[in-house]
Amino acid sequence: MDDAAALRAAGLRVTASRLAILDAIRLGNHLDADRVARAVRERVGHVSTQAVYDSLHALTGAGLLRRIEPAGSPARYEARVGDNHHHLVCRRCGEVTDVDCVTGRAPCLEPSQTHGYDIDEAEVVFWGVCPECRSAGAAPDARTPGATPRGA
Amino acid sequence: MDDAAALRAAGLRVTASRLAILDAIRLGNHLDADRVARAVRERVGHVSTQAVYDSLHALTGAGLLRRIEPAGSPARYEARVGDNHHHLVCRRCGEVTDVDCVTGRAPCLEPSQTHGYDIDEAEVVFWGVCPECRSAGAAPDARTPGATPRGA
DNA sequence: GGCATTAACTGGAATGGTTCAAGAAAACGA
DNA sequence: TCGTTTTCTTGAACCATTCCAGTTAATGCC
Repeated sequence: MDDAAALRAAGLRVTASRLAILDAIRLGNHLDADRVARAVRERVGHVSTQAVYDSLHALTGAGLLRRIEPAGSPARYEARVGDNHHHLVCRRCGEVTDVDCVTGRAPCLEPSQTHGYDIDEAEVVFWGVCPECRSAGAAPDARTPGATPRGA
Repeated sequence: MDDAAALRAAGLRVTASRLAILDAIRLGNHLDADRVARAVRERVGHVSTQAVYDSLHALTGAGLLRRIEPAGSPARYEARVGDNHHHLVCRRCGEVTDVDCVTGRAPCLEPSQTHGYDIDEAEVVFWGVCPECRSAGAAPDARTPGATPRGA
């Protein structure tokens, strides 16, 4: 099923900007709204910021995109949906990399206690330093929000 | 070790607002900055919002507080540090509940692939519906950001 | 193909959480 | 007690995101 058909199947109208958004996100690496907007504008000319946000919401709601929000970053979007993979996030540069989930299906993990919650998803984020940042030397962590007092 | 001693041990000065912040967070349930500010003001009178943010940064940086940032919520703070527990988050009301980690120490989980990352923490968030919201009926999820297109 | 319906897009303003900046106050070591 | 340095104050700015009202354009039906 191509993107246009997927949009229609979800009850959404097919527009150039939506197709461009899906395409940009599939090609990019966990893009945030701003990067999506820039990529879309390269493809189809002017598109308002609002239209990008609206479309990202619509596409996320329809299950064509997945939204992730690592602490300290703006929301990022990915086109890999339908499995329950997890993410590796670099504390220094914020880069996000997919890691496969062993079980594949949500919730892939059971908590030790449920406290009465009806749990449908276990979201796992592995925090660390990516190979590029590691080889770039011992710069301070940029993605550990709330850890840098003003006076320091 | 009491809070004053802990602050000193971390190289931080002991002030009434910092003690009040630690106390408020220990008594509260994963408070956000705004709630911390209100709780602190009840205890010690006027404290500027900026002072609250500064202190939260300092205390988090010193390891006396832990900051969590579930998608769709402002940052929340907790005083339970030194173990690697996880969180249950309600999709409807946003309430956060601690769950023990089985291994206790970070990173408690190994990813299936590391992609060259140097991983130091595995953060697990269990998403679901808390008992209160569940018994309150089938209201739509409020904490699933990006899932509600404007036109819907 | 033309037309009505209504989803999608536009421009502009506003919001909430958080941070920046510069100066005043208070904690601590000598 | 005094000087240094951190912490706190006020006030403005920032960013990602959302709200609003009006316009444009995709779709279903004739």
